[in-house]
Amino acid sequence: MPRTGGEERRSTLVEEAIRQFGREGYAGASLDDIARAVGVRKQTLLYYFSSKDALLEACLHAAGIRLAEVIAQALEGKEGYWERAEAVIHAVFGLASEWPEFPMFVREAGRLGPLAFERFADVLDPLRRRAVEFLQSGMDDGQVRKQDPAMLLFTLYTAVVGSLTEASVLNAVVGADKSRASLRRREREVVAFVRAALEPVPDR
Amino acid sequence: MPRTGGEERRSTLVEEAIRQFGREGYAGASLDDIARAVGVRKQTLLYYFSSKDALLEACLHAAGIRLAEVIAQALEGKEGYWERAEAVIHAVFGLASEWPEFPMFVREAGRLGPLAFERFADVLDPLRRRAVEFLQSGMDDGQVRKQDPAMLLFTLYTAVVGSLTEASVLNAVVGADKSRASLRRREREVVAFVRAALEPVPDR
DNA sequence: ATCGCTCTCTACCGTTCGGTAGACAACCCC
DNA sequence: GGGGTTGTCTACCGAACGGTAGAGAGCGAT
Repeated sequence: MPRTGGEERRSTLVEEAIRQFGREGYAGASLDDIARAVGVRKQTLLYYFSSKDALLEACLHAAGIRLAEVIAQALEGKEGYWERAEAVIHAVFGLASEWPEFPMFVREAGRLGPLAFERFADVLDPLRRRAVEFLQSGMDDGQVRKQDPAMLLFTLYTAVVGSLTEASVLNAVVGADKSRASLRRREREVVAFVRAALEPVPDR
Repeated sequence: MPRTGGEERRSTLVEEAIRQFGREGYAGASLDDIARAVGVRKQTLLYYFSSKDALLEACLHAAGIRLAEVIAQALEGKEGYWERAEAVIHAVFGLASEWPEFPMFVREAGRLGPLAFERFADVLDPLRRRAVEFLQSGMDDGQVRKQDPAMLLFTLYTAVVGSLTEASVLNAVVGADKSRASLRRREREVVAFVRAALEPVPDR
């Protein structure tokens, strides 16, 4: 009975679905649970999204847009190579800090196959191209070690996402807690790792 | 009717379960499908493993043992720092090449929470300790850039596993195929990345 | 020959899941 | 104030799932 109105309910459902798809996986999350967490019946959810698959697509699209916004905003006004690279990493870690299930959902999107992942990645394609050009120009300038820029971007992606999603592994290997401080520490570690991997080798 | 005998059937079921848990996720894989893929009824599977959870535990244990074997064998007779590090990466990539769902299953194990992951990681704990000592001694000798060795191991883990499991991402970012050649290329890329990240910085 | 053990099967149960049908209430417009 | 639209609900369905009960086939030992 308490009517919340169309678009707001829609986006609330998508956000909750991203949380649960990320935490439980697509197959493991149920429409009942997602709806209940929003304070609504499953049939109301199905009023907005005609099927579980349609809900997933909406989540993929929304996640892509959200990440693109966050990264684009982080890049505003940044000029230097390291400034820009670190700003992106910092922005992604910030998003993960306030929305821990977000990187989990992104990883789940990759797991669901190329078709699902494209829905997410399509929105990010302009940024992807900018990143590749950025890395390429860094190599041309001698600020970045020469290598395949696309492959390098992929490796950077896995390092960041892995660091944000493999909490169980982190716990087993390092014995880390889940606090904010631990997340910041991981961010510093990733930045240092990436920086070391990018820097050109002066000798040897 | 065709009796295959106890232990062999048991391990066949575990291998198939690892495949399907890795491909579909724990929640997404069904006992019916796993049993059918082995050519047997679900109730036969439940004769060997009293529940889905018990089957998962057997898979986690078996996966841990398998990976420990593969790594230990790869280390035999290797002496140099890079020789040993690269041998481990090469061994893991080799395992992933002949059993693509294996790294997927490992990642799924991490997703299922610390309790599940411990079942897998417990077997690997001696190797984990050796790796940390190895990295620490490398730092003491000046062959590896100084940093927290446990955290470094975690970052290396995410780089390797990510590179082996994020096929959809790789496809979206690089446009890569799934061929053997592509896998070898990724291995070279990971080795180069890790090596660059490990090397001590001579200046700057 | 038969007893007992190992292994695999058919049959079935209760629950949960994604999805459908349709009643009904609130709101807007005229 | 009646009609259409939008949003939320109750009730229900068929399929799939994890798991139980129990029959029976093959086989080795006595």
